[in-house]
Amino acid sequence: MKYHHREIEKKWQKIWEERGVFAAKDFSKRPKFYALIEFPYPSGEGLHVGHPRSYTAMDIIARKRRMEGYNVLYPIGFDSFGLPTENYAIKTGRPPAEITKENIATFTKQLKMLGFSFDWSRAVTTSDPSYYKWTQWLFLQFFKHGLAYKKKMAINWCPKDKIGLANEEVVDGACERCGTPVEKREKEQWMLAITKYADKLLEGLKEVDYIERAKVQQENWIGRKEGINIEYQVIGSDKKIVCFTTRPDTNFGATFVVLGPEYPFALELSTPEYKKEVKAYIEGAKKTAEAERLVEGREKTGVFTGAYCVNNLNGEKMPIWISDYVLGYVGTGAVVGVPGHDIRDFEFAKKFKIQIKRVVVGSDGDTLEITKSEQVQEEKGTMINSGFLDGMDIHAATKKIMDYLEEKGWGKRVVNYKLRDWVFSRQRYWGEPIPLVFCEACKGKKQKVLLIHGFEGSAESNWFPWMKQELEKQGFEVFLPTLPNSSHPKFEEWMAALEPIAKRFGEDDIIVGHSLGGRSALHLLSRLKKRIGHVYLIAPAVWAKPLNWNEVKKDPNWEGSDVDTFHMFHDHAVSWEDAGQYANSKTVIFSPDDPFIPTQDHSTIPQGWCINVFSGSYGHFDRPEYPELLELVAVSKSSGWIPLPEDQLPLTLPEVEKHQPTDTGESPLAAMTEWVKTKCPQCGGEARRETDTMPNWAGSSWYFLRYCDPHNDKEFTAMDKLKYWMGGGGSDHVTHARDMVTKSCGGGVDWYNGGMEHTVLHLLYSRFWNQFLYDIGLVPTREPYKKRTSHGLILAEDGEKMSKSRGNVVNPNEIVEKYGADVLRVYEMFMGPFDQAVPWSTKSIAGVQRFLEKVWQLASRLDQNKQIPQSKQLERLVHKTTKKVTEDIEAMKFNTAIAVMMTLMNELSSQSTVHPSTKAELGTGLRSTQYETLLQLLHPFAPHMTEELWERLHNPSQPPLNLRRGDVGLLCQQPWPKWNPELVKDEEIELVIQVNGRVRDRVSAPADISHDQAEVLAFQNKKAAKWFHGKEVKDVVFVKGKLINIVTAN
RNA sequence: GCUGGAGUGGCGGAAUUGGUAUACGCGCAUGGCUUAGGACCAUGUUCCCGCAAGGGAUUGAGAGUUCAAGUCUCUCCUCCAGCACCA
Repeated sequence: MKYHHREIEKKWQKIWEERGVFAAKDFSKRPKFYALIEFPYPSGEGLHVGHPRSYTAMDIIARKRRMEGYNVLYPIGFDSFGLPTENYAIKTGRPPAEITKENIATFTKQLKMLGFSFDWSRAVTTSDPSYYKWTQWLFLQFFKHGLAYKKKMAINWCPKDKIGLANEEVVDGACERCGTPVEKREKEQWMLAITKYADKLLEGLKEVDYIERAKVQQENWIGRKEGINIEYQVIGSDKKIVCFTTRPDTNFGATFVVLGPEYPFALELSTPEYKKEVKAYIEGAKKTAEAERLVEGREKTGVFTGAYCVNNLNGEKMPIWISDYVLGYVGTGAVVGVPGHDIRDFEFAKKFKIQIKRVVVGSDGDTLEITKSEQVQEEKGTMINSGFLDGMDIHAATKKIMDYLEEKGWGKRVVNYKLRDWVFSRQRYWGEPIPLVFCEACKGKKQKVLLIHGFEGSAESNWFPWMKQELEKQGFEVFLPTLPNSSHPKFEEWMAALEPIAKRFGEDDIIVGHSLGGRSALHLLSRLKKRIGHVYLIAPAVWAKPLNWNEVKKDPNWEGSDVDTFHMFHDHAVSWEDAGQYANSKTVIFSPDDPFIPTQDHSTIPQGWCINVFSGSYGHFDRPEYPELLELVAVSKSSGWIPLPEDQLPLTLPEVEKHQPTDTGESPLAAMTEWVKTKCPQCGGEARRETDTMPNWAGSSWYFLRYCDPHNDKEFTAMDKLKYWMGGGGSDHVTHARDMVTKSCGGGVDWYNGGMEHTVLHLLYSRFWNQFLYDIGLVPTREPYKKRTSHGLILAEDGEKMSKSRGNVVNPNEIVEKYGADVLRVYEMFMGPFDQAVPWSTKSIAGVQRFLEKVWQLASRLDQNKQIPQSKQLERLVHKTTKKVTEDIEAMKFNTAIAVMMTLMNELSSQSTVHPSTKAELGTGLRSTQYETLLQLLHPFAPHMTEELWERLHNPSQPPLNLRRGDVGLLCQQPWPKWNPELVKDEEIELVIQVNGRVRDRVSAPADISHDQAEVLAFQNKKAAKWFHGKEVKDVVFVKGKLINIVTAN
């Protein structure tokens, strides 16, 4: 009986597909399990051997989960927008859509050939308009919430690819893709404000189960640093220089200040005799490529400005220098030079002969002599030469000096991040068009803001006059009515005052309500039933406990009010949901120390309302100014960019003649004048479309959500399906109310495996999207992925990375053709530890092939006679193997799982061959139940062959192996085998006899042998006796079930 | 430079809380089958001494703790990954 992998693998792939056994069922009562792999980019090269490593691993887990009774979602799709396809299109002159279609067909064929248990009915393609309609829609949500903005900035420009790159895509100053050195270019770019989520992204890492390396990399990337901005007054000028530092404790050692060449008034403050030099230096620095500036160990350069500033701490004069080792975008773009304790400042001071002062001595008693600088990262030390800090530990000194500087008004504590906002524009063709149009008329239009004060308030109270003035400065038209009888408010009177104003508001306008004014804003929205732009409710009075009217009317505040007014203002009639549907963005702001609006009442706010907490002593916000709120409201200021209404989505990519990007940095879409010219969806006037497209990270930032509801054409996904597949504990708390205090929501994709190369970019971006969508109420969990693991790279046989240029690429097609999919799958799982890089070895495949071949051959040796005497040892081995395989799969230790199955197979095989003489009476000794267990355990690894063997064992139409009870269904639908804990333990063990810790003999003994019995065995042992004979026995150590150790003197 | 991780046969690699180092596979050797080769089967295979019995050494190097260390502690070396003129 020969195993023909070509026919058999095809046969089962067809049967699985026809019976739909891998289709995930929405809302099934069985527990759900969402297994995810990174969907491939369908390149022209086809599948790489690296793809099956990750896909097989999750396939094993998915198949095991199904056998364990789970309703499994194991989806697949294609991340099909992006550069390689576009570049290929330019080269060949063919449309990218066509190329993509072909590549996807190839990938699909190759993936199906490997027998992965994907639910193909849910496949998504990011470049498909039915998909990117929702990518565009989601982008608009960012836009409407002020998290997408356009900004002129120096971007990383790859002159070869003619594309702007995100910081994340620049490696060592060169383009990640092609290695060309990156240039700086000024360009208007769409940005996503990921920095606003820096803390949330950091915080979220605490609640997820990611491999440590991934967490560390994300933390590094976000790079949160607590420090202080210290001001230094420039002598003879009204200018101040602000320097960020994390080591203010060393500030008594500051001897100079360095400005980066980008510093705003660097040239301006230079004294006349130095101006020329300074100008030349700044201009030279601008020409220096970013990459060159960042080279480590580069000789410091710089120029003195002639100006000085004062160190407030000791009144000393510090010269102001300019140097390109200070980077414009780090901190404040200026650095205070502490050459005694910073290696770079030290090098600079050395070169320009600036004074070097030592202010910290280490605990190792080092001298004051400085040969090389101590690192910034010094962890302990004692302050000297530092006035009131002397003798303090550096950490205590840091705290004290910060307090002191803040108290004196010389500095302000700040948090700095390395993370910067995400450049979201690409000047390329093959990406999602950004669904915005620019309208000059709407840009000039004044946006209206309605400010509604609260109980006992007026147009003159609180921060309202200040806010009105500030907003007007920014070009808003502000309405701030003083509402009638604010100490004895009557509902209809207030509404009568507000309605005529709000009636004229449109989709671009803003309502801000404080306290009772916040509650009034909600009523206003519900009554008008008209869509407006943004609503901000500051400590809205909607949490007040229901009061008894008869009690209340005795309260002088309510004198003259009626029951209706009372109810409108103080019962819970107002509906958040109803009011919420009339605002594009809606935000609630509160302060934890507000005495009237307790924090814990936030659970009454439905999802969809963004909650902002301004912590600090804000109370109920009785303050003359409120800059935090102003900043928030000002985000809603229209820039003239108008979003396309939903019914105009998707904005599809027009067909273009040429896909070649231009040197001016405009996308090929810019040449489509007919397409660019359009009507403003807001005012109907002339407008032009945005011609930038989105980066290829866009589609992959939310694909795992789309899998939950891939064919929905009404929403990006339905909430109930998200709740089912992405939900965690399923508690109400998680799904329809939010509580800022709660850390864990425990939901998301149950297990996500992917490459280490995606732990910074893709993982961070998609977490950002998901957290944002959670905040605006569109997804049920804060974090998208509950568990994240990573596979190691497959290297070429020579230990190098596989690459076309090296010519060492292994093609999975050829392996499947020659050995079959099962062999490839098992080999990739067996080749080494899953999380480590392993070189490919074509020779080693033979071992796996032999193993599977032997499993196949074993079937023909099964005994027809059911009365086989039991081999207890074999039965125990089966249970042990079951336990080990079950546990190893969970720990992704696939290589050892396969090793124990090989051991079991060898044992089964020897059972059937060892006693040919006794075969007649005993049979082969191979029981079909034991063999079946092996097939079940092996099935997730080698699904095709085991499925075929299973059928031959059970199906009456498959002689001669029909041993059992007829058709019991597919193997992939059998329950996962269980083990008996009793049988996992050994009955007999090899007791190790040691003398002084060295093994001298091994004897077989019952597993539960006692110390005394073991001691008898040990002292009777002849081999051991040789070593302890004639010596004084000092001690005997017994380890139950393992060993006995005789310890002698000397 | 900083932060993680890792160094085990000829090779890929196994070893719960410290408790039989080298599982499993590759390769190799010997034998069987074969005209031959391949495939397959059997046996052996960490290294050194020895015909064998047996003994000794051994988890990057060196020290330490312990009855017992691949595993714990310290010093050093090498490799891999991430970060890096980030103030």
